[in-house]
Amino acid sequence: MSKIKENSTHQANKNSLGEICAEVYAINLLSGQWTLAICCHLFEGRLRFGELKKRIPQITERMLTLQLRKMEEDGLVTRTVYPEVPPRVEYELTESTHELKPIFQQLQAWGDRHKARL
Amino acid sequence: MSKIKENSTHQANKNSLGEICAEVYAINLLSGQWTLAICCHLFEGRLRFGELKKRIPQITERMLTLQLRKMEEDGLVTRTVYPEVPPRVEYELTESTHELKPIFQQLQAWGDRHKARL
DNA sequence: CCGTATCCACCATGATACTG
DNA sequence: CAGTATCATGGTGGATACGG
Repeated sequence: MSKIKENSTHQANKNSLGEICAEVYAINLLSGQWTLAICCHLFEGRLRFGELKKRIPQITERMLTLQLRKMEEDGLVTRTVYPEVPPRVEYELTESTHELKPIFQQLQAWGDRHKARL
Repeated sequence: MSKIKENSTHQANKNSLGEICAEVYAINLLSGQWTLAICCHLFEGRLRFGELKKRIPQITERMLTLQLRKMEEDGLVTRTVYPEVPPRVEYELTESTHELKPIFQQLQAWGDRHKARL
């Protein structure tokens, strides 16, 4: 269990900054390679595994699984399995994650402004 | 030149999301392993290379150099070399980066709330 | 003091094939 | 449909030593 360990990347920030720079925690959660892609699609509503795959064509099934599992572990998404045949699994953002939307929008605005200055 | 290429991580998000998820651009800039640590220390003011090193004890000189170069390339910091002996180099956040501070604070608040819910 | 150069290990990701 | 298993790889960062 827990092949996906604590996300080795960025650990050092936590240690080196402690309370001074706690937003590191947030960035750590969000900086998985596909995390934001998945979030963006789930902002619109719950989606099935296959639907996510269709919307993010470059992702492999393996990576989609791994990312979703990690996000579940991190409390970013909920996973609902319907005991049907054929199997159906739906993913949905948690309340917490929905609260990120306004922050994302500001970040996007900042990114646009910053890009324009370069 | 340019050993530090475009930060291979997260490229796929850009491609797969395009305009839909432009905040990926911002996260990409900020998700270097030491980027946030450096930002946090520079929020207080300009610092010399050695001062940064002292404040982030775990970082190696190599990584500090690489990160600062990348951040310079990305327009996040400015690097000022004083032609003195012994050499003196100071780093400072750009205007853009200073504008991130309120967003960081919200992110930190979100992180704290989220952590508390788990 | 402020870096570069070199070597190396590991982990995250990709590709492919298979399954309940 | 929604995954797992397995193998391969290369990028990213650590350690160490050296240089202007």
